[in-house]
Amino acid sequence: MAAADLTTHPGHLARRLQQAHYLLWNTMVSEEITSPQYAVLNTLVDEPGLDQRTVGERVGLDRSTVAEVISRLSRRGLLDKVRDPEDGRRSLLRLTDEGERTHRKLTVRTARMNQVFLAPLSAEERTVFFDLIRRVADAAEGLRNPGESLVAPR
Amino acid sequence: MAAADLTTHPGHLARRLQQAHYLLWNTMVSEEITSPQYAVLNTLVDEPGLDQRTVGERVGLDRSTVAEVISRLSRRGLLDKVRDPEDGRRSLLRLTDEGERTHRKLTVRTARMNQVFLAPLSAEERTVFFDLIRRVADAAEGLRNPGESLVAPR
DNA sequence: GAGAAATACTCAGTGCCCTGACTAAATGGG
DNA sequence: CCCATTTAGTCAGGGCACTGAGTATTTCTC
Repeated sequence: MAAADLTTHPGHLARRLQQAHYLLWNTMVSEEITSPQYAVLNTLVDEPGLDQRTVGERVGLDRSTVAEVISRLSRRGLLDKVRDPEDGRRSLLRLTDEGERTHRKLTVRTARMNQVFLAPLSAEERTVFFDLIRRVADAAEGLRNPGESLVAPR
Repeated sequence: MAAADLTTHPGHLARRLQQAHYLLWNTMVSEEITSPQYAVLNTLVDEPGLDQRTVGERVGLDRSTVAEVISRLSRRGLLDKVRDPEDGRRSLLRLTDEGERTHRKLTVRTARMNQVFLAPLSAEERTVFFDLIRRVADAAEGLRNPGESLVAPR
């Protein structure tokens, strides 16, 4: 059997795209704070006091990964983590002042980086780009919990 | 400053897309062999005897990662690795019979998985999807070695 | 032909990402 | 009220991805 053409394999393209992004982020945004870490900060700016599970849901990280990311952010003093007095299972998260400052700084740089990253595409193409990727990712995520949105959604 | 909208951040979308793909691969293709491992097998089917560096270049893996992936494939008996007698720095790679069988099997399953993964898109949209991602990824990779393709390409 | 530069690979360290097994806390039904 | 179930979080383990440092081999240059 002949070899497959990987340039028509969405998984391979997704991996290459993410690697390319990683590199650009490292040079244009930050060598300390990673893109997933920024996503967590960004969520907590809008919704302080969220618990770990919900943060993970917002940014697309599973329970284990979100725990690691949060532990790093906490170690750097960018967020505080306290047990919920009303539900001893939960940890409530909140940015520190330093965390908010970092988020502001990185938001500016991220916008610049996105400009460079998307430079090969026209404005209309960018819209299509977002739409297509979102649709594929959403559909695949939907396959995980079959029927979740069909019956009573929790 | 308000939070940014991550659904318009290509890096965030790329990560989510890759995660979605990882999950689908795991359930529809293989729990043992990963997508990057398959990419290596696929390259060696076409070009047996390649060295590690070139394999990495073909599939988009850096020197360290390709070494790990190859060591796993070798441990599973899917490929052989021998020193190049003509250049003692290189390791030459070649699939075993078992490696070729595995590649054949996974190629069939991967094709099925891609159908499911891309199901939300029409045929024309898939073409656009590939084209846009490829252009962005290629351009970003080009930023790494400035001028490489402008002067004599090695 | 000898020293300098380039090349292929390895190794240690960090971070993301998942699964499966586990603990602790809350909830719900009998 | 008590026990079973569910839920939030932790932990161990495996794999991908990068950087920077180090080794061995080859090649280039004088």
